[in-house]
Amino acid sequence: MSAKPRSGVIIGEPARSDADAQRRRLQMADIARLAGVSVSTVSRALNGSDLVNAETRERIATLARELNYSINLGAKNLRLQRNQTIAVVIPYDAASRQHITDPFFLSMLGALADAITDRGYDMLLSRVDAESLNAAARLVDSGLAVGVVLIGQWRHHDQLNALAARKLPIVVWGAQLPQQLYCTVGGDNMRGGRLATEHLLSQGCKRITFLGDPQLPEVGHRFEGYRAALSAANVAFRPELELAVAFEVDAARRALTGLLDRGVAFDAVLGCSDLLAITAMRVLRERGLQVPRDVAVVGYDDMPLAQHCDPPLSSVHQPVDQAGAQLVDALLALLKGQAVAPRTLEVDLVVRRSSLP
Amino acid sequence: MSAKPRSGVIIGEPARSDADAQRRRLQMADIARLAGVSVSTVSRALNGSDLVNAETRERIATLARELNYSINLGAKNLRLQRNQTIAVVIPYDAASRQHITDPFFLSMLGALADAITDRGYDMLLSRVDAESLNAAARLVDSGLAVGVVLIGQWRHHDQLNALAARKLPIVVWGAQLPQQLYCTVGGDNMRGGRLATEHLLSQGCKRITFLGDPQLPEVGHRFEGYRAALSAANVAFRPELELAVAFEVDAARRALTGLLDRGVAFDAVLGCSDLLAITAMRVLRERGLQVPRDVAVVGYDDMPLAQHCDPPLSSVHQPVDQAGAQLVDALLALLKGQAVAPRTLEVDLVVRRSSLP
DNA sequence: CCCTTTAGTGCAATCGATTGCAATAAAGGC
DNA sequence: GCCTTTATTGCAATCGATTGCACTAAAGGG
Repeated sequence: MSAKPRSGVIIGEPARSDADAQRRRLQMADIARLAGVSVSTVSRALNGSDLVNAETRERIATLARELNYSINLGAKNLRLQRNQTIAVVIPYDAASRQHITDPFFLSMLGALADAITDRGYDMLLSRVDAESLNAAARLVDSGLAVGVVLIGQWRHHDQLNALAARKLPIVVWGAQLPQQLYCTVGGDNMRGGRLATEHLLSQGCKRITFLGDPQLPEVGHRFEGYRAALSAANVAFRPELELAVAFEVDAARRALTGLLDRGVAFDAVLGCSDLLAITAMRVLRERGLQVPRDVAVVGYDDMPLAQHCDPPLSSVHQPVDQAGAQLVDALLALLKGQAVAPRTLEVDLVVRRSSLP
Repeated sequence: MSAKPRSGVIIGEPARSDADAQRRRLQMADIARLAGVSVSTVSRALNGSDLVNAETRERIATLARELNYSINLGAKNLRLQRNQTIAVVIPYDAASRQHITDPFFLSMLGALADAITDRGYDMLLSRVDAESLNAAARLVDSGLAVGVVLIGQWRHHDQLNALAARKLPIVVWGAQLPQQLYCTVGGDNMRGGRLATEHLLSQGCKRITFLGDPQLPEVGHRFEGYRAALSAANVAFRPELELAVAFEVDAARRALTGLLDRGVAFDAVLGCSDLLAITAMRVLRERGLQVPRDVAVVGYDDMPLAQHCDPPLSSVHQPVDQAGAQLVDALLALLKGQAVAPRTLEVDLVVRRSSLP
């Protein structure tokens, strides 16, 4: 590319139009020319260096402000070998390519956006195929982001370990597993499952249906809590009451309908998300069963909608705001080279009418 | 900064540790050295230029793949004066600094993420203070993003016009207003309001409460539709049935409670979001009124949760996926210098039990 | 009045890529 | 066997910023 001096007048070319002039981004060289100083001085002035005469500095700052100049962050970051972007990755199922519908995910997004912004970073939102998570590594390798916050551990434990082994700065929302190389932040799922189950037992329920797929790490822990509470109360675990469904409304509906059709008796449902629990309430009502009189229901996540359904849904509260902050802080610590242990956040049970006589 | 040659051995300095070596990002120069060619050749090879010998090209490509090298996008973009990032901005109220809780926003985020990714762009999610939207302009001025998709027109018409006047590439989800300089994509709010009202009238309702703040452009149009339907049916508009509340659960609850306390009679509620409608249903039930027998309720947005509440909520469906795609396409067209007219998307009424006898 | 110190500024290299042009070697034409 | 053409490759400028070092002029010291 042969360079023509920017400021020179080129004979034979039409004068730059107003629109063009407005369109071209202002750069430091422009400010420098207008202020009658060198680019170095402008750079130093705008960065508040006291190597520059206070008066000059002020003049340049004013000029920049008036012209609405703002520095090219790409160039700045390149020079400083710095980067202020954090990637938030939500794996998606390539087969269904569905939108995220679970309000929990979206709520988490909001919390992350705030946490990241508060710490002076930018947030790059990216969906990657769950089957090839190393696309997430690309985000970092290519310098687009400094690190990754991944929401949705699912069954990708091994892939995630591989990423961590590659020294990719990554923090995952999910459960802590044995042999884990990556850092997780997650709720205390054991406790959550236990609290919900204990509560249902204390209401006199004896046959509690567990709605959720224990193959998923987080749900697995909730299931453990469920079983622990049952045996502590000397209530037998009934395998027929374990409905291993993913976080999908339709699957939950089918599973529960099947259970009712088979005539299996139960007096409570523990749903592993509010969405699942609400679906359960609907199915039950359709079958002429009353909640909570005939069947008590408890959900998980405690999204705002839990308060607004009918009857209001008891639910295990996950501290989403805190989660966002902790995920980001963990990532930033990782980036500083610190070893970061997985963190577990407290959860509480919020009791509402859906599980009260 | 005095440069030390990267590849040279520096006496007196400890050898670079393994960790360091792994940490430093690979760059084109490294590949070039290992392949025994110049950086230019690597660049051309990786970009598939046929100026490079096919064999050499293959060798370089393989090497890069094996070493897991990926190009530094910042540097590339700087050189090419290009940028593949679209900013999605969600204004927030500085006073409350609350999370986005309305599922509609979040659903839109999902749609945008998909649309942007599909078109080969990256998505930068940013929340900016609603009072100083020109922070959004910074995102573009600083070269972080090529353009802005803003979700939440609210009352910022003038600010948005100012941004557009500044030639900021911006597309807004919202209503089309007179004297509008910026491009909007939005649902047909007039029609939505009309459809919902006509439906309620056809169910024999005569006193339909409008729940939503007509000062907000989109709600204003829905309100017009509501009034139009009323007069077409020769039903008098009753000012006391206009409850101007923002999209907040608490405000809606207060307004409706007040209405009931004042003993104002009504037989239907038209909520301007599903959240408002669901809140209405709850308040009504708490007051011993049955939905839909005593009061019919229709919502707006038709989020998934509308199907899952009890009774299932009739709602005006907004095509969120389409919206995401259209917003992005409109922005890309703007960037190509095309004039883009505001677009209005079709909406339909989905009738469910909440408004049927 | 000369020399050292200090304050303020500019030159030029640098970040990690792309690309026009020059250079080289091999191949083809006569 | 010499010159032109063609296929590859490398040099060096460039994108828009930052910053070490050199340089100039004014101030201070003796």
